[in-house]
Amino acid sequence: MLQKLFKKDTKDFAQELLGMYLIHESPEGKTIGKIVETEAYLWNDPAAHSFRGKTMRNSPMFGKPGTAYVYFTYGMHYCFNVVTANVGIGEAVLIRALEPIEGIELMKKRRKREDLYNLCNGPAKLVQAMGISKEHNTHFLLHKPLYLEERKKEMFSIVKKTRIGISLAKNKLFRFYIKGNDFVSFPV
DNA sequence: GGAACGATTGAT
DNA sequence: TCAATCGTTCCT
Repeated sequence: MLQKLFKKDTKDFAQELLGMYLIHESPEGKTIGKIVETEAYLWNDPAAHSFRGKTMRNSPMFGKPGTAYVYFTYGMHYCFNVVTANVGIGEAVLIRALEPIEGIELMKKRRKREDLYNLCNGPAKLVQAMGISKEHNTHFLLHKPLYLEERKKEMFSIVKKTRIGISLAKNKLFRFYIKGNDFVSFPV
């Protein structure tokens, strides 16, 4: 069922991802986070890496839906995306925040921080807490060790806001998060 | 070959 | 509010 979701409209899929679980079974241990905040990046979107066409860096965005796009930025951070749409289109969903569910001690160790609310409340923070690295770039996200999982359906409202940290297409309401969740990066 | 700039974070 | 820090992209 997730297979089909990957090809859905990216803005819809970004919202479908809310409440899903991201699981990493690493050699250090298992960590699980519930996705609570996402952003959609579209093929005709000036803010998207794919906007000016395929390059060495953004090529995973043009690959199979459901693959991971992990990119390096600001000289020191990595961000994690789920590729969507069909092959050759160039769309993805940035995962911006997780609610820590399992492996919290390992997350604290990796983050070198104790505060539960500061472990996964940002795209580069959750990458660090989950032990995601550039090695996971192009990894298919239904396969171990890093994969998505749908669990029990829960009821929540979705807040739609403008995206964080971009300089173009600032007016688009392509950022989504679970209303009232305490683990969102910028709950505004 | 060179310059400008990030889908950020943490400290001041 | 600002520095850290470097790969990618784009211009010359």
